Amino acid sequence: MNITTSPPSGTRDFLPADLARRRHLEGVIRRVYESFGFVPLETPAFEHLSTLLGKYGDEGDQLLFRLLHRRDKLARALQEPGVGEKDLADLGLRYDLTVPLARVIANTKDLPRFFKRYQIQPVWRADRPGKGRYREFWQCDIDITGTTSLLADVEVCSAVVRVFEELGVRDITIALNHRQLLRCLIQASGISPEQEETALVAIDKLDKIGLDGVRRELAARGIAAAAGERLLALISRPPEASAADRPAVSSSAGSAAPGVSPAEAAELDRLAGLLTAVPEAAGPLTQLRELLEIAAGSPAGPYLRLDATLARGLGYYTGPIFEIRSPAFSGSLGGGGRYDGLIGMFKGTAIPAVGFSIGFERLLLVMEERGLFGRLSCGPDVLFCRFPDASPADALRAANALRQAGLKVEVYPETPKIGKQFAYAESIQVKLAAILGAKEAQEGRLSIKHLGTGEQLTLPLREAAARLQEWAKTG
RNA sequence: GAGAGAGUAGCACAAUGGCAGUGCACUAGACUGUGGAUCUAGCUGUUGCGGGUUCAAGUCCCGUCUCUCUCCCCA
Repeated sequence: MNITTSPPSGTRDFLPADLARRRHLEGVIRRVYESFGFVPLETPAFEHLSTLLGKYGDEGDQLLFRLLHRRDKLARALQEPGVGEKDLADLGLRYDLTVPLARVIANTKDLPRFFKRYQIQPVWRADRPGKGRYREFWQCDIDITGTTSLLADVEVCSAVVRVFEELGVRDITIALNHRQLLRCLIQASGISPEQEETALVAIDKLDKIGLDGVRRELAARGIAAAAGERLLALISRPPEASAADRPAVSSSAGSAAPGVSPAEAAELDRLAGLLTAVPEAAGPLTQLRELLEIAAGSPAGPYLRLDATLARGLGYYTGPIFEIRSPAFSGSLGGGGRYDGLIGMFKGTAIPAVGFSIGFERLLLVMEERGLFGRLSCGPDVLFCRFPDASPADALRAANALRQAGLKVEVYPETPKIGKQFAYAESIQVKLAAILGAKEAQEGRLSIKHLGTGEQLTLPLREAAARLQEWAKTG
């Protein structure tokens, strides 16, 4: 009876070649994040269920991986009459990195006033896997806590943009919306507050299922046709005017927003015009305008694009929300937003915060599809080969001298024909061979061979090491 | 959660209901101190699992597990 050897659905084993790419990508992200002044944080894989529940919305709660009680606590729980699912578990695997951060902030007294942390770790969701969708995957989060300044919102967007630029993935946009604005739009179309969530879910699909699709969706969810139409009219951004017939910025009176692109300024004006009757909309509109103005002086500026249909599933967002999109992938490559209430759920006093998260595996997928990883190697530089007349001790002595000299050296453990040893070197993509036989051992020398060019020479050990170093550098 | 497809050697794939095969990979050999090419020989199987139909099942039927894709949702 064979037990299955494949990893559980939605998880993967990372072989050395995978890890070369993953480590490389992680290094770039880490470097960019640190250049923005973010410092690293890691938190446990699992949290108290009470920490996780109720933060993400119903959908999120459903997708939590729960850990059963251990030992007799489980047995006792099962004895209880009317025992339910939630009585059987008290811990869960983290669903994202934002809620654990909020917990740490609430739990730690002496953090800097503005805590800027990055965190690159796996998260788990009990989802059905698909392309670019896993049950275990990495997120690369940056967050800034302690300020409501929209400068912080722009900084997190900028850091994310810089990562994509650095990697050569430039065809992205950052869709931008505002949670409160969204609420106002729904309210303005005459949809009841109870149906707000439902409406959000439907309009979020606009770019996937189209106008008619959303129309059907809204109807199916019991939203009056007239209200649905009003909502669609409100959120639908008119097609981009071409440069020729686009009115000059100054023509939209009162909207002078320095550095903001005419297209974004026009969309802001359109939304403002539609919401004059809703006083609550003034705040979010001002914030979006200010955010775009600040972003004008940042790497994020050219990538931001207002999209009133952007909803985002997570429950904790309160202000601006973002999502990275690219034609290279049908879902999002990352997302984020402001959550000024989340930390307060753990601690009496509310602390404002904003963050952004890059989906590591999706970015990796895009880079692989586009061949954006150059040649990456993590294997040894040199295969140390040996004739049977040289002792293993002598071989290890010489090999360790090469290692001391800074080379990555694998020693062939057996002594078949030397050609076999060379063939093995090729098969593991090692270009350089060191060869030790009785002849070399007696003279304190070492033969070295470049398997790519066929060049071979016998040198004193120290010189051999130096020459191997040269060869290793030039690849 | 809904729908569709696929599971045969380490990998990629064949096999009208009639002996389970091909290629790559792997092992050995063709100058016992020199690899890549070529040639020769060899190894590799509970055809995902369980049942059923049949003289006979990889093939047809039922169940089950796993994987892939689409939808939903997301990163």
